[in-house]
Amino acid sequence: MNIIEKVKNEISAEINGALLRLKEKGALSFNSVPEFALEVPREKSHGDFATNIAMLLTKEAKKNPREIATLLTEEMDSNKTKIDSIQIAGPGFINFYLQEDWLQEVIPTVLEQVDKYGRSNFGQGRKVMIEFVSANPTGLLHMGNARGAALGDSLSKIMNFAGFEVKKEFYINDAGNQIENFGKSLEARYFQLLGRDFPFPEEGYHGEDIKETVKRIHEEYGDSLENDENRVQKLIDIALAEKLAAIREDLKNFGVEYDNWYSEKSLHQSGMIQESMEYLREKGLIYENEGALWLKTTEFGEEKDEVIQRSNGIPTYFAADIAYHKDKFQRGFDLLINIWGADHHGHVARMKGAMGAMGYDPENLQIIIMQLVRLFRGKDIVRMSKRTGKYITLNELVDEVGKDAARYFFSMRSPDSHLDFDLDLAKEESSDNPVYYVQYGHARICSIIKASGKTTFDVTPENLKLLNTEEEKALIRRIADFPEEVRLAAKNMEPHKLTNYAHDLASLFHSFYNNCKVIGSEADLMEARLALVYATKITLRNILILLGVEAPERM
RNA sequence: GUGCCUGUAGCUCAGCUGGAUAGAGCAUCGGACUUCUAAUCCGAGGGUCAGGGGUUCGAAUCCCUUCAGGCACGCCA
Repeated sequence: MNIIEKVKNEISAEINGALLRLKEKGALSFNSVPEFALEVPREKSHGDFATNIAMLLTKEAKKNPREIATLLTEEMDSNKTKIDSIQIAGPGFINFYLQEDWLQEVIPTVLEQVDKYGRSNFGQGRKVMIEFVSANPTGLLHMGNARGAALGDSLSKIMNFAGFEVKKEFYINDAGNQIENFGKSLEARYFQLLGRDFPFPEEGYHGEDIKETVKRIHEEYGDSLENDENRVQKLIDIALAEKLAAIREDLKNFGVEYDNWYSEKSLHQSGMIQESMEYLREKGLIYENEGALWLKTTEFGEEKDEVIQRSNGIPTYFAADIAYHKDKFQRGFDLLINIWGADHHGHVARMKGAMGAMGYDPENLQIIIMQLVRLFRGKDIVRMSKRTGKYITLNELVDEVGKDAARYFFSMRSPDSHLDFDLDLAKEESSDNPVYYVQYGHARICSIIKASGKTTFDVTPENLKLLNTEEEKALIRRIADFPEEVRLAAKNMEPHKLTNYAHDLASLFHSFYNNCKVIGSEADLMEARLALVYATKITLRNILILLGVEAPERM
């Protein structure tokens, strides 16, 4: 348990106890103690922790909040906690001021736990699968995929750190209509390469990259495919393998590696789709109309039913998705998280409904919808066109701005927010660029440590007492927050909480740096400050690892 | 037309499971380098939290409504 949690537990236990004693005495009447907030107030002068309990009890107790607060605080036994003094303020807040030394344990804890500092058992080993990117293997990865990759990978690291057992999976859309189209496009390009006048399919893939793919195929296979009956399938197989290898490589360069790559085609071949459709049919949720099979999605609140098998006998992607997610649950995952682009949000409710129909708790399928990415160069928007296949790829992005900046930028914003990605800003090596700000903090620390000539750090409680400037106390206080920040980011599935925290922590360090000299101060103080600096380094490094960003020793 | 996301400082965004005086970065203005890295720090100005109504002791946060932008509404995925 971390220090903040410990202190909070002590205080809330004592609040509970005191309230129950008051009830017994007949001094205060209420049914049960309501769930109350015990939080760190924004305003420093409002103490180390504050609670709203008195305000919550007004109705039941029929007393005004300040009166309740007075009763409560007089009943509380401060000896059981680290409380130094209590104040009643504002409309009825109770502010707790802790003894000066309450944060003494922070630095020794960090120094002891090192790369484990911030870990918790919040997830209790719950098995989680995060499926993300899952881009069509018919092209290269674009900005939306990149955002999903950064989010998914960081979230998996964060949840793992918070005590979940997380696996990452990429769903390969290697079946269905788009693959047929892909095949037709390849065929057309192949024939065009052979100098034949072959029409390009209406819904085909116009990207330049598939021309190159076909060129490579031609270099290897020559004209041999021209009269091959299985020409289209062969072209597809070769091209898909190549595309997937490229996707895998690009993601790897972005710091993202998967535990598993799952083929949609295998779902079709294994009979799993038929199996789950059979299950739904038995439940009376499937009917036939105009040769197609429909799932009664209206039964779970949708506006209309959905086709689950086309009249040509081929299941739709929806059918495949149902089977796929059933398979995820059957593989033993307790919680499934999918990261989808906003253009798929219409699919969310019916997927959850379908999972309910399949006998699973829809709550155990969580879908993070992320809004779209707009690319800018300074003030100018960089247009993307799917039709002509012209867009900036993940690979080009990493080449241009670097992995660290790209990952940090994508992780900086809430998935709900439409992201404006400024290429010029991301590659700027200046204070405008938040990723450098945080990394620079880490590098500065490394520089101090190097100058100290020390490799191990140790402090005595006496020395720790010397850390009493505002900058030092604020820094320690914020380091202490780290485990809770990780827990919250995991709980809410919001990596951007950690980038905010990283920036905040780096800022407090930079302030400390400018106000407190480490090397050259008096021996005991220097030792204490070195320990603080080292604890900061550990914390910063752990955050950056979770974000998939390097923690440089020098810059 | 229906559904989802968004609307907070000049710009980009936090804050949204209701709490005290709404925050950060950038931009603007003014200061700090004989120094452990100035890729830094300190200070100042800057707000109708899109508009309106409601619930509450208390609303940026919850509900209703209007407006604006994005996305989705296919026997595509």
